This record gives sequence, C-alpha cells and structure tokens, in this order.
Amino acid sequence: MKLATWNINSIRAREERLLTWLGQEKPDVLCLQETKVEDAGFPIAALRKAGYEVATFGQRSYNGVAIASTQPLADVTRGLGDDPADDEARAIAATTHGMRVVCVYVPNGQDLMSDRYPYKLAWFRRLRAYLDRTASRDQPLALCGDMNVTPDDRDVWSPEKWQNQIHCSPPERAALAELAAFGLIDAFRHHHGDDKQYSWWDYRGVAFFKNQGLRIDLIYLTAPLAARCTGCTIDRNARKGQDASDHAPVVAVMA
DNA sequence: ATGGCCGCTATGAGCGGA
Repeated sequence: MKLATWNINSIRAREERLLTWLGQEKPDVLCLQETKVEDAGFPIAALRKAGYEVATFGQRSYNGVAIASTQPLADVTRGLGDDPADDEARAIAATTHGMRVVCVYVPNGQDLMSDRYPYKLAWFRRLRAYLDRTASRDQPLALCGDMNVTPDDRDVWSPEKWQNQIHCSPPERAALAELAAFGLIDAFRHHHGDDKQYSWWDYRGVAFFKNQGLRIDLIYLTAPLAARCTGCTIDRNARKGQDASDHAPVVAVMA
C-alpha cells in the first residue's frame, strides 16, 4: 500500500502534472495541500476517472487540503473542530485502506515577528489536541502534510543560513516535536539515517539545481503503521521541469 | 544587503508562500 503527500501549489495549475504522476506512481492514498480552490472548482471528475475517491476542504486563493484514495473515504472530517471563527482550510481527515489519514497544511508563519508566527505555534498545539481528542497512538494512523517546519538541522541545506529563521526556529521545532510526542514516527527519517534530502526548493534562482532545499513535508506514522512501513522516499523527479510545484511528493510504502 | 519565482486575484500590482 502506497501512501503519498504532496503540496501541489494549486490543483488547477497542476492538474495535468498530478494526473501524470498518479498514472506513474499509482499511490493508493494521496494527501494534497495548497489546492487553492473552493470545493466546487476542484477537479474531482478527473481524479475519479483516474480511479480515486476524493474528499476536499478548500477555500478561495489560499490553503486547501484534500485526500484521494482508491478505496472509499469514511468518516471525513474537516478542520480541527475547535474554533468556528478559524475559517482557514488546513486539515482534513478520513478513514481509508484500514487506517486513519490526517492531511494538514500547517501555517507558514511568515517570520518570527509576524502575528502569523504565534498563530502557527498555536496551530500545532491545536493539532496535537485534535489528535488527543479524536485518535489513539495505538491505532493505524498517518499524519501527512506540509508541516512548514524542519524537524532538525539534517533537514536544512544550510543550517547556518537558516538558523532562527522561519521553519527552523527552536519554538517551531519544539512545537513539531510535541506534536510527534503523540506517538508518531517520521517515516522518512526512520528509514534514512542522517541523509540530507529535501521536499521543498525555492522557485527563485538555482535553488533546486543546487539542491538548496528544506524537508518540511512529512509522513508521520503511529507504531502499528510504522511497523508495516518498508520504505519512505521523496520523489525529487516530480520537482523537475516546467510547471512543477515547489514541493516534491513524499511516498511511504506499507506492507 | 537585497532580491531573484510562482499562483492567486471582482488582476494589470500586491500578497503570500517558504
């Protein structure tokens, strides 16, 4: 069973690329972030034609998450369910292929002085509370998505340049660690020792060519799923060429 | 030191992204 996550950076701008990738990689479940479209504009028919059921939680212009699966999606929930005033579409969950799948797009935070920074840190606490409230570390659960934080310096092309910058600040890393303390294993790190591989590269300049990236797109697995996980890879090829998202897909394989 | 690219929008410049 193949489980993937991909910050697609606009589902409408990336539809053809996504369908090509699905045809090549054939994941059983795919979590999408930054779909950037309201649900009515999501290309559900095209995905259905490709063999996927889809649950969406979108909004205009920004954010937006979705889960696609080759099997039915049950018990779909949208948002974190704790704050009706927060209308940012950043979380969707569903049960499929015998596991609970939680797909998230964590707030970027902009910079450490922005009011988006405390919102980001609070969002991590809310996500942890959501897991505590709705799930168990003993169930097969995958938390996938764009965490917008590098877990540690192995996930940063230049820790010196990025020290205390957004995505790398100690409070963000502590918030991510506190989330993982729910009982989650970073599938990529679990299988790759100290490898420096990235899932995002800046569009500007030669960042991708020079492999100046960050690993911020993660697949977290509870122990029952991690025990079945035989590998986790970052599909750097999907970042190549014209009209690529600035993020690469991350793929985990479960026996 | 700064910006460099990209997608979005009751677009034509500004915002957010990371």
